[in-house]
Amino acid sequence: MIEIGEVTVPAATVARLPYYLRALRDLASRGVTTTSSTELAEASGVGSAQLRKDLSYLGSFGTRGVGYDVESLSSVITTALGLGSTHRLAIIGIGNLGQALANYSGYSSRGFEVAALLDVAPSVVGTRPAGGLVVEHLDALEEVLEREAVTMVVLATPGPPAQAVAERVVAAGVKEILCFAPVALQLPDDVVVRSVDVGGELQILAFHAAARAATAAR
Amino acid sequence: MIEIGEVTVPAATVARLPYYLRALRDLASRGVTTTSSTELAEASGVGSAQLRKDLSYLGSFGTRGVGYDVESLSSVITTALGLGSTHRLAIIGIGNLGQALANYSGYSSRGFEVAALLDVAPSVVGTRPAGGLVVEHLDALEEVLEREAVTMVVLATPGPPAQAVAERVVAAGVKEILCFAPVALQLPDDVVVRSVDVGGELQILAFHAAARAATAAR
DNA sequence: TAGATTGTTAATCGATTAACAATC
DNA sequence: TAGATTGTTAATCGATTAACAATC
Repeated sequence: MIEIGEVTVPAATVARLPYYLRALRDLASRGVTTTSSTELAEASGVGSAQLRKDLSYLGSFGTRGVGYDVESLSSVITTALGLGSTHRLAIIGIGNLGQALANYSGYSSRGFEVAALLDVAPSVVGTRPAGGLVVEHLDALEEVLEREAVTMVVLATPGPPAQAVAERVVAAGVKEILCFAPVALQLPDDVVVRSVDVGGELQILAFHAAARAATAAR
Repeated sequence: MIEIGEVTVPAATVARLPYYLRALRDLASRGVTTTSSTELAEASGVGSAQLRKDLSYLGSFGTRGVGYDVESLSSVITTALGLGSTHRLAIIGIGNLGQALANYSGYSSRGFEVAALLDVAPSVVGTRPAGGLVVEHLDALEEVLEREAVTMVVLATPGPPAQAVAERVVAAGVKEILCFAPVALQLPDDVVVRSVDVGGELQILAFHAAARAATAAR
């Protein structure tokens, strides 16, 4: 459960809010102005009861017998997700993945802005992989985070340095981290870490493939 | 719950097995041969009771009073995850992200092999972004999947074409998909889709940041 | 009014945690 | 044997689902 202002929202619900927002924007772009929990749930890949329950944690935004106004529900979720103000990101580790993340174009439409790129490799520091920003040296981490008023860090370093870098990030006051390094970061409880592990996802698929094969064999 | 052979493993447990495997390999690489549920759990970022419970679904592999043999537990999990045989991947969509995924070096150590790269852009088809493989045209999807005996697909296309491409992939017999496109794929129930949504992860972090700010303000 | 759809309640289900007997 | 640590049971907790009264 996560408290925000007066309300408390289950973590599982928070994790689904981005899906709803994405589906709403998609509906809006197709000219749909009103939707139902059934339609929106299908577009989000969840059940309609789940959707209504999730929205009920944020308040009551629909009209019985009618449905939801796409535009206003969209802005309710945008506000709940804290996307009203822009979040400034630093990407640390400008390898293959870091470069791809730096080049990703969807940030601004989602309320984010890449404010800094950092790495340690002499071959990368000083270059402009995404056209705009220059990669700065990790030595200047604290200075850069403060200068650019960074509030979130994307950690795309290899595994071994990740823990030490994360500790410096936290010491500099940034408490929201998206981690691509394949390690379990040990950080204070008030720091929020979301981890993306591509290799792990593939392994989970492999488990399902093995389960499929084992079941088919019987 | 997921059945595999005689056993049934909760989905939440399956999702943690990669963490345990990663931690075990890390311990092994540091020369540790025996570990305890406490040590392994800490390295994996979970509680020790959770770890023991999770392992209990697979069987009983420790020695009371002693702990677990790192090497043998590692191979138990490797087998459970179906990593005994190599899984052949096709990456579809060779943009920024697809290139980064193609260049990622950790596949072989984790039991995967990139067998094909596909795209539609004339500027990309025919090039060799990862040094080895040539990007083939999506028109030849079915042929390529069969020729290379692909068993899993990594979908790194933009959102709009993702659904149609996924349907072709499934029709060609591939039922394990890792999707990076920001859409909720509508596919038959026996197809397993894992989705990675970087934008969504950032939005979840933004929610936590907003919750932090709201709580601090009171 | 009749039909449709929300918001909420209550029941079910699954996951986590703590505690401890078994046992090395 | 004494100490340590597993594997499992039982209790708790959180999440999902179904059903329906409220109401537009």
